[in-house]
Amino acid sequence: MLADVIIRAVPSARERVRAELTAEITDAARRQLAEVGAAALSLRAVAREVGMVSSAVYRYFPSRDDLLTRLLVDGYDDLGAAAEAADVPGTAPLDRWLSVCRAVRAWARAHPHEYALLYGSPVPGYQAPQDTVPAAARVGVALGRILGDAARSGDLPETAGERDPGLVTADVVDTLGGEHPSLDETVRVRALLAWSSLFGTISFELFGHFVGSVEDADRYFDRVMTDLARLIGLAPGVDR
Amino acid sequence: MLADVIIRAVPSARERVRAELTAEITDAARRQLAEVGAAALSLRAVAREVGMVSSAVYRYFPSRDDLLTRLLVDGYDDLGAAAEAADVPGTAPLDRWLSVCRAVRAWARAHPHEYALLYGSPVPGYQAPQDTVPAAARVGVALGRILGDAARSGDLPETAGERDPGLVTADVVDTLGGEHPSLDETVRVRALLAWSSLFGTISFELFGHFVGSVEDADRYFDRVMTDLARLIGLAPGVDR
DNA sequence: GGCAGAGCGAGAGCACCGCTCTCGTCACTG
DNA sequence: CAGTGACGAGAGCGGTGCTCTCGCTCTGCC
Repeated sequence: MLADVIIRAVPSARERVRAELTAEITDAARRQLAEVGAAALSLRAVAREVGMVSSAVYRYFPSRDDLLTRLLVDGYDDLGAAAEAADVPGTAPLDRWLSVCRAVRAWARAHPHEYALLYGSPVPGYQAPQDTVPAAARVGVALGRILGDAARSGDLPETAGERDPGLVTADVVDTLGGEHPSLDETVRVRALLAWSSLFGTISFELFGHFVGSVEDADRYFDRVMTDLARLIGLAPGVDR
Repeated sequence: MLADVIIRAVPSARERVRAELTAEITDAARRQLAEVGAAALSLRAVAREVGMVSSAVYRYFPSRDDLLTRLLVDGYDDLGAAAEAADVPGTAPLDRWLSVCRAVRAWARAHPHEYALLYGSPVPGYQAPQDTVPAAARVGVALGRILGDAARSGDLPETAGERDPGLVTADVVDTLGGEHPSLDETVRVRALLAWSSLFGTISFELFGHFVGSVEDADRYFDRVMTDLARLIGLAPGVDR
C-alpha cells in the first residue's frame, strides 16, 4: 500500500524510460505524419526510425489507431494553445477575433497534414474517444471567450432576446458567455456559424477548393473573418 | 482513314465489352466506397467482387488512385446533379437557395463516405487532375445562378459598388452574375463565404464536430443557411 | 482465309503493411 | 536470492498495391 503510493509518487526507472521511449515514438510518428500524412503513416516505419522492430512498438501503443489518437489529441492541444496565445484580452473584440482566426489559419498552413487529421475525413472505423473532446474544444472556447467578454463589457448590441431551447446545447450557452441581454439564440447560432465557417474557409483553402476562385488568399481570409465578426456583433457593422 | 471514322462512330465489340467491364468495376468500387470508405477501398477486393484477379483490373485502371479519381468525378457529378435538380428557377431567391443547400446536405448524409472523399482530407500524394474541376464546380455554379438571377430581376439591394481587382478571380465574377449594380466585391466575397460555409457546416455535422453543441441539426442547418442568404442579400434582412 | 499483333485474364512474385505469438533476456520486487 | 513481469527480437499470417510473364483470343489487314 505504502509502496504503491511511493511508486506512484516517484516514477521508477522503468517508468521513466518507458515514458521517454513513448515520447520518442510519438515524436517520430509526428515527424512522419507531417511528411506523408495520416493515411500513409506506417507503424513499421516509425519503429524503424526509433531503431525498434515493429512488434516492440506494440508494447507502447496497442494499435496504429491508438498512435493516431495520440497525435490527434496532441494536434488539438497544439492548435488550441496557438489560438489561446494569439488572444489578447482587453483589446478590441474585433482585434481579438481576427488575431485568433489568423493564428488558427497560420497553424493549419504550417501543419497541413495534422490539420487534415483533425478536421478532414475521419479515420474510417475509428471513433474518437471522449478524452479528445476537451482538447478539441479549445479553439471554440477561445472564440467564445471573446464573445462573452464583449457582452459583459457592453460592446455588443442588444438582441431581441430570442429563446429557442433545444436548438443548441447548454454547454454552448455557457461557452458563449452564458445568459446575457446581448446574447440570444440568434447570436449563438451565428457564433457557431462563424466557428464552423472559420474551419470551412481554412479547409477549402488547404484542400484546394478555392483554386480558381480566390486570388489573394490572405486578404480574402481577413475580409471573410471580419464579415463573420460583424455578423455576430463583434464589430460595428452596416448592412443586412 | 475512313475505317478509323467508322470504328470511332460505331464502337467495336471489344470496345463495348471493355466499356461494360469498366462500368462493372466502377460500380463495385462505388459500392465498396460506400461501405468501407476511400481509405479502405481495396483494388483487390473490387477485383474479387467482379470475379477478376487483381492484375486484370490494371488493364482498366492504371492504379488505385485512378479508380479513386473516377469515383471522385462521379461523386461531384452526382452531387452537382442533385443540387441542380433542387433548384426551381422563377421562385423566390431564398427558397431556391434553401432548396439547393438542403439538397446538398441530404446528398452528403446519404453518401457520407463519398462526401468525405470529395470534401474531406485530400488523398495523400494525389493531385486532382484538371478534368475534375468542371464537375466540382457544379454546386457553386448552381448557387451562383441564384444570385445572378436575383440581381437581374432586381431582387437584390444596391451595393456600394466596391471594386477590388485581384481578390477573387474573373471566373468567380462571371459565375456570380457578372457585372451588375447589385453585385460588387463585398457581395462576391460573401457569396464565396456562404458557399464554403455550406460545406463547412455539413462537414462539421458529418465529421462529428457539432456533437455536444448542436441539438437539432435540421433546424440549426436551416437557420444558418437562412442567415447566410440574408448576408448576401437573397432575403430581406435586418441586423448588422 | 490466314496471319501478325494487340488486348486480355491468370498467376507468380515483390515489397510493404498491421498485427500476433513465441522466446530468451534482463531488471526490479518481494 | 528467487521469481516475476516487462521488454525487444524474430518469425509468421493474411492482407495490400503493383509488376511481369505467359498463354489465349479476338481483330483488323493483306
